[in-house]
Amino acid sequence: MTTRWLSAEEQRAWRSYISATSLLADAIDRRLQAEAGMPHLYYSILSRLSEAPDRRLRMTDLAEALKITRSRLTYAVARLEKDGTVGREGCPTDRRGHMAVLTDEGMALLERVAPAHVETVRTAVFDHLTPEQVGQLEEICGTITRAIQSGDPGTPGEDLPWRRRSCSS
Amino acid sequence: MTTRWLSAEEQRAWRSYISATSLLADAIDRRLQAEAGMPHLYYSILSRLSEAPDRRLRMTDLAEALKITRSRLTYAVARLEKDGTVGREGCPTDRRGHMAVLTDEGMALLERVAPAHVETVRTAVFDHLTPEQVGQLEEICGTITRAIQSGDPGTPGEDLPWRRRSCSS
DNA sequence: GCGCAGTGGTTCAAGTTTTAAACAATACCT
DNA sequence: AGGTATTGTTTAAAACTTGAACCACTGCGC
Repeated sequence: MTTRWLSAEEQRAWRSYISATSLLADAIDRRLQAEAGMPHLYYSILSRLSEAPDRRLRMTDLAEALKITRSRLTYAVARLEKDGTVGREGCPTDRRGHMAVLTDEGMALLERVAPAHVETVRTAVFDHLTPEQVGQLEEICGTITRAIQSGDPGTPGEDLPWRRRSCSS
Repeated sequence: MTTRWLSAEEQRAWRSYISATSLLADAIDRRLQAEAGMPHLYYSILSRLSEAPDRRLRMTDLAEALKITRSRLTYAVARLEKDGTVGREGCPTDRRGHMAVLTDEGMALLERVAPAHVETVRTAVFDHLTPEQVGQLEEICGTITRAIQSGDPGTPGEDLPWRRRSCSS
């Protein structure tokens, strides 16, 4: 099978995507690091917990929601626990399980930091998009998410003959 | 000034964006790690160089193109040099400067790996988007990029009263 | 020409994060 | 019971990032 290269339009969109996501991730991380002393992922953990019933979630559910490995989550929660923003409890119904619980201190941190974070997201993104574009963004990102999750990793391997095209960043 | 929280639609779009970018970055990194033994950023360096006149670029220009710090680039190029895919040369016109140069070996690696990478991007993204959506994606990402680059980091600070809303991940 | 601010790029030290593999404990199924 | 699958942690190693300090050079004003 010959390689299905990106068209010129796709190429442009892709480059644009790479720039935007890279810049945005950096901007958010920097801001959050300054305001809350933690990177975006850690903030997301607190945020998810704050919305969960009883401010607590099973580790696996949390990892699932954030699309990260359990190992990574364990590490992150360990740090948050040291910070005092998250606690750990055994799960009553499944003794293997553990719940991460947002502490009052964690909630307070979130309340203090959230406005700044929202402002970052707003000034970097939503202030400049029309309502239609917001809908388009959700639609496109949802499509990407589903495509990846329905596992569809593209056929591996297949060393193909080179035909001078862009290598898609 | 009171916090301008995200609307429900913005909230959904944002969550969707977070999931998609996180999953996509992971998928690309995993694939590239398997095929080329390097993460996406490093591949991007090779790719950019392959498109540059004479397969070479000034370090600063490369850092600029990839939106990363010079320090980070120095580290990355050092590794690529160790791998043999990139070389370093002094800049003829400015003796402070250095050029990163794609070696034949680097080019060969790129040629070997590009099809798999393009396939990843395609199956995760472009295979599922309409041409209109490709245009929308470019437009939206371009807007975000410009918003961030025109510095506009949102007013820092401002501890605001909490009104139970989502903390935007 | 000289001094000096600015640029290009690297180095260094420190810390953070990530990964993969192995592991213990428990649940579930038959 | 017994085997398998989950849950979540641990461990050790490696990879990466950061920020500050730093050197070499340029280019400008005087």
